[in-house]
Parts: sequence; structure tokens; C-alpha cells
Amino acid sequence: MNQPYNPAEIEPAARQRWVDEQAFRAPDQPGDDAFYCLSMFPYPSGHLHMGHMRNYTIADVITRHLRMQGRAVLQPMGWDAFGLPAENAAIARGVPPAKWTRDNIAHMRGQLQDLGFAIDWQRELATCDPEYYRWNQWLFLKMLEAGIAYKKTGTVNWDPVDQTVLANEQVIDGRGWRTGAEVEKREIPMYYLAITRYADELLESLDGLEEWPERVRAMQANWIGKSTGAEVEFPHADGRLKVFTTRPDTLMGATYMAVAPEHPLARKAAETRPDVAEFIRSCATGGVSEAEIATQEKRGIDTGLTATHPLTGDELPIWIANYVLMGYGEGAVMAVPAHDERDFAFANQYGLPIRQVIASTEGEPAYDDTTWQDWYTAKENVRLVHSGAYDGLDFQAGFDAIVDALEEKGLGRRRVQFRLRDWGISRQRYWGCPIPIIHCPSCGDVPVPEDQLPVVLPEDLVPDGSGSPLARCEAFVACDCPNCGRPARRETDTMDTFVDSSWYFMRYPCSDNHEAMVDARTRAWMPVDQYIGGIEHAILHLLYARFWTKVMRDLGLVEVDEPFQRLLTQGMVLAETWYREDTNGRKTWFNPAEVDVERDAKGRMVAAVLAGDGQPVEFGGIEKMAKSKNNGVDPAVMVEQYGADTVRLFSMFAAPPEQSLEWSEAGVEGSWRFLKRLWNQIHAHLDEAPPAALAPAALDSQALDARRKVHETIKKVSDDFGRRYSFNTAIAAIMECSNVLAKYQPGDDAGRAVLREGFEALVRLLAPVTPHFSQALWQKLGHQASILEAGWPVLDENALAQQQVTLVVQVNGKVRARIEAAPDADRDQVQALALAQENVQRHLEGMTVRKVIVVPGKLVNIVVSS
RNA sequence: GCCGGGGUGGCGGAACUGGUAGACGCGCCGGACUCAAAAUCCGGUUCUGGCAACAGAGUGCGGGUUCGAUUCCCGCCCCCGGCACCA
Repeated sequence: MNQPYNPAEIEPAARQRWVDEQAFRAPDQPGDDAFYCLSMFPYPSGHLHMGHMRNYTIADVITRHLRMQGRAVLQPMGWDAFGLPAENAAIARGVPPAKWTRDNIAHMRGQLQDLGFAIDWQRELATCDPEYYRWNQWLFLKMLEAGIAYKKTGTVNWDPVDQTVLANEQVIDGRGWRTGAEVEKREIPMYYLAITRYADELLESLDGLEEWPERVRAMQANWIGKSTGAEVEFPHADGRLKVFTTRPDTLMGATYMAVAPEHPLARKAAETRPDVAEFIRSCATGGVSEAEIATQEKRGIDTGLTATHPLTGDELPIWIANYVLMGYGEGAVMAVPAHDERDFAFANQYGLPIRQVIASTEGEPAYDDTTWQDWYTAKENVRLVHSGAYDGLDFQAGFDAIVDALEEKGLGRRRVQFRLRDWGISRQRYWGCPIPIIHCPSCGDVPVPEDQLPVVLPEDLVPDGSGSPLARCEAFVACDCPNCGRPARRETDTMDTFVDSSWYFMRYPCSDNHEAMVDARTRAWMPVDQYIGGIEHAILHLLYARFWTKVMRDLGLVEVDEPFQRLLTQGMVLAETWYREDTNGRKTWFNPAEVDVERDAKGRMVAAVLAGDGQPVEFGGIEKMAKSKNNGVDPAVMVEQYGADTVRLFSMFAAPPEQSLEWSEAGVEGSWRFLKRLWNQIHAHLDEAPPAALAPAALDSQALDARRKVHETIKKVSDDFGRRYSFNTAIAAIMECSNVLAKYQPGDDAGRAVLREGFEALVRLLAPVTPHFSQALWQKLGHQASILEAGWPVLDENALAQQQVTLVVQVNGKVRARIEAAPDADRDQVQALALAQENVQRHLEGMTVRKVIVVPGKLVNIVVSS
């Protein structure tokens, strides 16, 4: 009779049923109500981690909720299979990256399947398959034709010992991760994609992405960084030094020029000045990342060269400064130390003149050239001073007058500048998509003809950390020039893995098409209705995917302007960290699963010991799950122990999807207990006499209360799943309803009909989160069809009606009483009732009532004073 | 350094449009069942004072707007994400 809840039995059975029924196959030609639900595909690192589990559970809840409403949903899965970790694994274990990657994919696919996700596995793809990456190559060639792809030099991190280019991640405190050698900046030729051509559109269409989080749109807008200003030319001995500035109004305050160490004028100065050459060399150490450059100590050197101020004719010294970036604007700035914080610090450090040219009109403290104040950069409530003919003008008038004067002399003009830079896609790495170019001694760089695609990456190489294994692979490199037929060399750089992930979502609908990159199915399914993934991708991946989509649109391959209609950025998964410190200060980290915590009578943590030896361990805070802190919890282990439904339930219940989630095994047990309780509750109900048909008119007040709770829950959960994506509160509401039904003890068939209605609703409301559990119970409740076909519970508005509502009575904003009233009671009635309350009267003694605020159905606030 | 986000009981979180702060869960305390333990069930649980009724305080810190602020505004502190070669 009383069958215990046993996920090990019901979960495989439910999954088998869905597989047999091909329940998750999405149609090739979707109808109008079809929905494309996409998760960011995983990098096949070896094991599914909690972040993946959380991501795909969120997507699965959305998918299954819509499926139950009868909509066709495409939920695909694939593998972001190229990348650095495979090469690192190869270095560590001597296994070819291809084998390591494909083994990982096989393992992780099984793990995903054990979680019961409603994925259409027929559409699976991996970016390391030639059938996928040939289309990277094909589109790259189209971009070359269109002039969107081009070649120029770029700066990389160079490890002088390993003779290899390092990723920013591989530069630790300015040194190579394996060799410890001081990293150098090096200029090498690379291929670029002209994303800046789309800068304006990428910025402007952000406004249309109304269902994206505001913060992601803000980050992207700032990243693109459109600024309006002017370019100004400063004549010098050999030409003109061009700069971009957003503050041409401060031109009269420019006291020196600063150029990047890589600027041509810097190189020229170095020819005759060994100290300048040495300074430039010293700037070439350290990594290329912006964070590193922005936080390094500001240093500079005078080149001895000068440039002429375009309006005053003054000679300004040209300095080289390490805070000027060659990659932004012109690689040179006009320094106005009085009104730019970095120039101010630099000028004070090197004793350069500071000339105030804007003054506050709003009573700010007086200008002081030794102390920086924020108003020095203000555009409002300021006027120009010490600027000759321009004195007294405000920001806009000064801007216009000065730029007009420059234009007249041909030494400047208005201009828009973007912070966004073109996308360098060349990587000096093995495990990536080969760039389809052949270098011919006579013809130069020749694109691989379309009929010779794909350029297949050899899969049997094992990198050792130095140089590029591809460059050493003669079988790959040696080829004939497609142009002249003479011996030539293949390009050995591969593409940035962001290329692979910029369009994979367009390939799922047509992953079996060997003739074309995308087809009518892609055009029918795009755009993605819902995209879900980590907030860490808020800028780069999402921006590149948007760009790539626009390029494909302009090449006539797709019709959409934007790839992702709605975006949900999930938070990270965190866990406690525990450690012991040895006498040398070295920390050993212990997994939270091995630690026992002791608590005091109030439940506060007082001590913790390692279960293995009973000796104390220290608490290291709550941090992102990571190998380095040994605080990762393996979802597979949790699934093994509690079943997929419990793990899914906990991860959706413990935090809202956009926030970080603290993993807690005690919390997982809470979810497990809830499922067990509901399971037993429903079985107890099934053991009783069968219910009568539901007859709302004949119910007593207890039955009406129970039924109202059921329908309030249907309303809340539908809204939380469908509109708010607030899964944690939906689950809380289901738990509340289950608690209410547990207390309701019907004495008759009519009451049991309310219970039956309630349980059938709860099982279906829970189905998106705990599909196996709901599938099993739905069958036990007597239904043949799959839970996916069960339909979403329907709200009965009549069941929500209430006789009485509780209102709060406040005196001066403090709650002093509660009153019951009919929901439609009028103001005067409610006010009279409120004033009559004993505790309210006590607080009115000796006071005068000034005002009474009545918020219908909610509260009464009586404002008094003495 | 720059850009973005967050901070509410012992803990995770709730409060959706300015209207009862702490739903739901964890932990903890007490009780039932048991020879005992586990499991399960019942009750309590923001803090301070009080037997209680109740009173006072309270949403990172300091100010402001409002009858009323976790919610809006100004200034600060701390933590987290991104910074173009990790994905």
C-alpha cells in the first residue's frame, strides 16, 4: 500500500517513457506559438558542474512549463569543444586534445541525460567537428570578400622561454604560468573582424532588447563606449600629431602631449635617444590586459620633441606615457592636467605645467593645482577662463567655438569615437578552427577555395606547451597554392573560440545539413526566444553573437537583426570553504562534505571539525565552487544520493535565478523531505475512499478555504513561472499549499474531491521542476497520458472569492491592531471600525487625529499629533 | 583603475507598483513515538525588556523626501562579476 518515494526506481522509468515517446523532438517547421529555449552550451571540461546543472535546470523548467501549455519548444544541446583546457590536459597527461574532448563529451552527455532535461538530442553538435567548423571557415572567407575580415598587427603576451604566446589567464603577476619568465608584449600579424563597423547598430539596437536585463544592456553600451568629441591636429617637425578628445573646450589648457610607447613618434624619438629606447623597452614588459595596464604605476619620459598648439602656436613637449593606450583613439592624447585626473597626477609627478581653463559658477571650492577635485571635469555650471577669446563660454558654446576655429584652420573636426575595438580572432594555438588561408611566396595570402573546405585540423597532435604543434606538423602546413599551384604554406593560427560560440544557436535547427551553413529551418526558428547563461558572458560572448548575427543578416543568410529575444543571466553557484593552515602559512582546503559543524543553542556556528580525524578546521567564507578551494560539489554524486528531482528542486528553490546560489546539503535534504512528504500525502489520499465529483456550491467553509489556497497557488505559480521567472517563490507557494492541504481533514466525499483537485494541481505545477516525480504521481492519480500532455492547471476565479479580509490599523505608521472587514467595505465603515479598536484608542489618548489614510483591503493609518 | 551588480533573522531567501519586514526552507530549542538511536510527526524561533497583554529597536553606514521607505534621492563602506587570448 504505502510505497516509499524511491527516485532510483521512478526516474529511469519516466525517462524511458519520454525517450520511447520521442517526447522532446522539436518540429523542423515550427508554428506561430513555437518557442526556442536555449542554454549557453557547455565547455566539455570532463564533468558536469553545479553551474551547468543550474543553467540547464532553469531552461528545462521554462521548456517544460511551456510544453505543458501545449507549445512546441526547441531545447537543444551542444558542445563548445575547442579551447585551452584541452591543450592543458594534453600537456599534463600526453593525451591528444581531440580524444580528451570527445571522451568528456560522451561522459557529460550521460550526466545531462540523468538529470532528465527535455532536450532534443537529435540536434546535438560539437564545434570541434569539421562539419561544424567548416562553416566558421566559410563565413570567414565571405567576410574577407566583404572586407569585414582583414589583417593587421596586434599585441600579444610573449613568453620568451617557451617561445609561445600566452593567454591573459596564463600571465600571473606579469610572468608566464609555466616558466615564470617575465612576459613581454609582442606585435604579430593577426586577422581581425571589423565589429566597429557595426558599433552604431550594436549600440542603438540595445534599446530594442527590452527583455534583456538592464545591467547587461548598460554593460554593453559602456563597452561599445560611443563618445562625441573632436580630433585635433598638433603640427610638429615631421607632420601632425593627431589626437581625439571629448573635451575640445579645454584645448587652451593643454600643456603637453602624451603618446603611447608604441606610437610612431615614440619610435622616432628612440632612434636618437637611448634613454627613450630603454623606457619603451621597459614598457614592453608585463601583460596586455587592460586591468593590468590600468592599475600599473604611471610612468613617462620626455621625448625632447615638441608639437605646436593649433590655436596659440605654443610649443608643447611630447611625452611618452604608459597610461596612453595605442589601441584607443589615435594612441596619443592632448594632456590637460587641470581637467583630467590622470593628466593631473602625471603632471604633478613630473613637474609639468597645469593651466586651469574652466571655473565653477556654482560655488565649488576654488581651483587648487595640488589637490584633485571632481568638479574639475564638470560640464555643467562651469565657464571657460584663461582661454583668451573663449573666456566666459559654457561647455557647449566653448566646444563649438573652439572646434569651429580648428575647422577653419584645417587642424580639427567633430568626430565620434568608439571604445569598442575590432575583434582579433587569430590564436597561436592548436586546438581550434584553422584559419583557411594559404601563404604563397608569389601570390601572398590566398583564401582557401570554397570547394576545398573544410581545412581539417589534424587530431592526433599532442602539444607540449612550447610553440605551436600545428606549425610543426608538416603534413598540415605543406600545400599547393590554389592560385599558381606552386608549393605554399598553410596559415597555422586558429580562430578564437568565441567564433564557434557566436552562431551555434543558428546551427541547431539544421545541424544535419551538409550543404549549407543554415537553411529555412534556421530562419523559421530564429530568433531564440529565451537565452540562459552565466552573467560572466554579459559582454563579450553576447556582443560577438549579436555582431555575427548582423553579418549573417547582411550576407542574406538569416532575416533577424538580433539573435536573442529574452535573456536571463544566472548567478554563480557558491559553497562554503574550509581549510587548515600549516606553520609555513600554506593552506589545505577541505571539501564541505567532509566537515562537521557544531552549533550553539541559537543555531550559530561555533566550531567545525574534519569528519576523518575529528580535528578542527577553519571557515574560509562562501565562495564560487572551484578546484582551487576544493569546495566543488559534484551534481552526479548528489543525483546518485537523492535523485535528479531533489537536486533540481533545491537548485531552483534556494535562490532566484539571477542571484548567486549557496549550495547546502542540509538544504538539499529539506527538498528531499518535501518530496517525500508530498509523495506520502498523496498516497494516503489515494488509500482513502474515492472522492465524489467536485461540486463547489456544496462545500463547507473549510473546504472553501482549502480550495481557495489551491487556486491562489495555481495563480501565483503560473505567474511566477510564466512572467516573473521567479522559481523560488513558485516552489515556496507550492510548499505552502501542500502544508495547507496536509492540515485539511475532509469528512466527506465532497471534501475529498477538493483534495483530489488540489493534488492534481500540485503534481502538475511541480512537473517543470520535478518531472520524474510528477510523472509517477500523475500515473498513480489515474492518468494514462504523459505528464507533458497533462495540461497546465486552470485557475477558477470563483474559488478566490473571500468573505472577510484582514486589514492592519496603524497609528503614525506603527501597527496597533488588526481588523476584519468585507473586501468591498467602504472607507467610513473601515475607518470607524479601526478607530473603535481598544489598542488604537489607547494610542489616541490625548492626541488629535490629523488625517486618516485608508488603503482598501490593506491598511488604515491614523495620523495623530499632540 | 574603469564598467556593472549586491548587502534583510543564526543561514539561504520573501515582501512584484512606496503600504503588515522576515513567506517558504535550513539550522536551533522543546515535545510525541522508541529500550535507544535514526526516520517521522507536533509546537516554538528577528533582537531587547516583560509571566503575559504589550512596549522599544530593527533591512551595510550617515543624511533626506513621505502619513508611511528594504523599496525613491544624496554621500560613504564592504563584497562579487567583467575588462577584449579562460570559457
